[in-house]
Amino acid sequence: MKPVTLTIGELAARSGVAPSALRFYEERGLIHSTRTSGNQRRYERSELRRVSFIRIAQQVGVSLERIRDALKELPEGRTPTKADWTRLSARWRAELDDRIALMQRLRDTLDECIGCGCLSLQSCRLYNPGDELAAQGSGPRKLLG
Amino acid sequence: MKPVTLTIGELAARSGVAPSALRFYEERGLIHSTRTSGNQRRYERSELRRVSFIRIAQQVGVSLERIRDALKELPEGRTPTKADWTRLSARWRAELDDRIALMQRLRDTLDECIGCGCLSLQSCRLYNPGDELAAQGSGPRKLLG
DNA sequence: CTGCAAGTTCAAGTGCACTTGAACTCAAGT
DNA sequence: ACTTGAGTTCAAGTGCACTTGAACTTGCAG
Repeated sequence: MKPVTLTIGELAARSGVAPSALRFYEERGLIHSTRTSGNQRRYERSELRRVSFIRIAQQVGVSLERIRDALKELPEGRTPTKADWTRLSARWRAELDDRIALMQRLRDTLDECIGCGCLSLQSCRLYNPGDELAAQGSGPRKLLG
Repeated sequence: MKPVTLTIGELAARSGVAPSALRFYEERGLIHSTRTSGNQRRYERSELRRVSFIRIAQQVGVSLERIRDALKELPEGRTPTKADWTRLSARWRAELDDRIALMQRLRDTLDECIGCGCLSLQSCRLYNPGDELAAQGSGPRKLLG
């Protein structure tokens, strides 16, 4: 009779995330586990959904720190309900909407800017101060193939 | 009588990119300069447009290596014409279109997936093998504020 | 001509998100 | 009981995109 909890290897296999990454997420407080008498991690099935959420958010370009902050809003004691997740996803949906709108603006402005010669950053709409796509910190951003 | 070329400080001021970053870009072959008799860098005004392009591409999530590859297609000897830039931007526009489409798909699928409980990565549309948003390498992705 | 901001090189450091390696223990099948 | 794959910790390493610091030189204004 199989137990309901998952080993780190099982969680890794099901989520497509390496065990080392899962330990890293746990260290950073993004996911949680209990331990067996022999000190091995055991994950609730609900952690799988957390991991999924983390990967989705990362694909959208959110840092682990911000993901952790978002996940903190899920209930600590009990397994999150569908309602908990829906509430959380609503906020990410809004963020996605914003990001999509920004990228559309970027796209619609690109030809125009290059064509008109304003691509000098000073007066370009792409570099509007209000534009939240502005660079923020260093590091690689490998989001496109 | 001011010369037409820019010092690194001037290019930095006009582009909003730190001098250290400009040296870094040059080292990586993304931009080019000539030197004065005293070994200081002087930039053509057209380099400003290159820097702008680099920043725009970065905001979209493209790595410096891929940006460099794209910029290699600009003419080496002469200052790029508007046509050169338009041709280049057309490709990025296509890439932006793809990325926007993917994010829209992500958005439209998010509620559904979380609602239906499929957010277990296995069968989820968000993790379709054909989905090019799939993670590709490590590193931070700070694209949202 | 002198002073000093702005330029130069080179090596090393930073932050993020992990990965890898060493040395070890645990759990399950034969 | 023994082997073997999977798990454990901890320290160190990796890749990207830069930044910082030290030690030095240039170029312009007064």
